[in-house]
Amino acid sequence: MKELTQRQEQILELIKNNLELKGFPPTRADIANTFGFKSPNAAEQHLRALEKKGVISILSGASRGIVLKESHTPKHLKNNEIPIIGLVAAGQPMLALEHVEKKLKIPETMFRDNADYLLRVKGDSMIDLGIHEEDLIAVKKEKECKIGQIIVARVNDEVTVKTFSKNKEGKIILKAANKKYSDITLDPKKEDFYLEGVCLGVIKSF
Amino acid sequence: MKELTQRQEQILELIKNNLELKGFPPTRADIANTFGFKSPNAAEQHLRALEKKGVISILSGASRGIVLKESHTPKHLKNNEIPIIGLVAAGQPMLALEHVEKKLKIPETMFRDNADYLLRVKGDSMIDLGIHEEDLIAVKKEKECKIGQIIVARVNDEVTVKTFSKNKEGKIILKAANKKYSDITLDPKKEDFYLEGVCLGVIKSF
DNA sequence: TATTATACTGTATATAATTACAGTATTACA
DNA sequence: TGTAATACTGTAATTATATACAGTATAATA
Repeated sequence: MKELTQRQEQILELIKNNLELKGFPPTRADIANTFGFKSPNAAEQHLRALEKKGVISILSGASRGIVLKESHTPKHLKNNEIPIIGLVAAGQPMLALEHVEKKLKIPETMFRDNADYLLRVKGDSMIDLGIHEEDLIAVKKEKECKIGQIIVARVNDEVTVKTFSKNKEGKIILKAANKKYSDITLDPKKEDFYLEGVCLGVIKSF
Repeated sequence: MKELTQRQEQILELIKNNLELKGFPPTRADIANTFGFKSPNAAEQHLRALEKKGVISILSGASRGIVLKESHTPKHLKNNEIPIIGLVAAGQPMLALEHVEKKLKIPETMFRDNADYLLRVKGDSMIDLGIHEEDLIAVKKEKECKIGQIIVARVNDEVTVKTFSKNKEGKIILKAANKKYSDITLDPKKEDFYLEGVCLGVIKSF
């Protein structure tokens, strides 16, 4: 997608503002007025340019028929809900519908990255990091992770939350954040390991 | 506010759907079409009725000039951002603009009640409850609180987060959740106590 | 029992809004 | 050096839309 000119950015901003403040898109005349254009056609042509660049679409014939493309829709106008996942039974996929407690809309800026789901924590193995039973952890699906990251993984088909690490021989070590539990060293011959995702953060309710 | 009739509920639903799906309100003709009315005036009159009952307002002259009143705006269409408050200097009000780091939109259903602001935690006095330095606690302004609640309070003009309690004599006791700190018993003659709010939950980022 | 609210049809009109066409001028690009 | 993109003015036609006015019928309310 080509970059927008300064003017086009301004027009796009105006559209967003209009949506936010009034609840519907502006007309060509509205745009012309705010920018001082003497012809509504100036606005029309800017809209066409924006459409060409893929940031809006124009519904022909409809008044105020300006639709922001997904990627240009202000975050709070989107309904990007993610599911809250309860207990996951062994052998079942994470996002199986029967585990979804409900859905919650998480603002994009809340964690460092977009979460794919919230997992309700079972057990006390991570309490030293402030993760307690019944807390929700925000998880982003990943195929790889770095040492030191808190991860959600399957070990022998069971879902677990631990800190990821490796030993000198390159074996995976899963560390609990609780003195009661000792590290788990995974023997790739015997144990089955699958990374579900990394933990972006925690939501805790009192 | 009077109750809506079944038809009026349907019209209101249509408006919400239109906003959600298309991004702008419907025209009278749109409404008439979806319900099979043979006159746009039928739609017009329903809108007038809705306006009279206070659930929408109609901007005269503007096409699609239907605005949902605050209480009837779907949650995710609202931009109900709450501020993130950083370090609060002694003697300054909580919500003073200079402490606002940024704003974040919190879904209404995230905590048991709507939060008024997010406070960035300083110190380690509540770590046993999973509240660490730099975490955000969701705070609801309250004038009263119950024993056992985690509260945000001013003690001698300094902001502190503690668990609220009382002793046999009725004196306020503020308990830290960290063995390193002992309880603070407040002597109303010497010490100045002001409840800022109660803690609804914590948001923690890794 | 009169009045108001609800729930429409049907017609008509003013105005709101899109959108086509014809230009001018400047800058970017190839 | 020609072509396309940007950034507008100006005019005008067509269509989209709001909205007034005149009815009909039924249920709720005072």
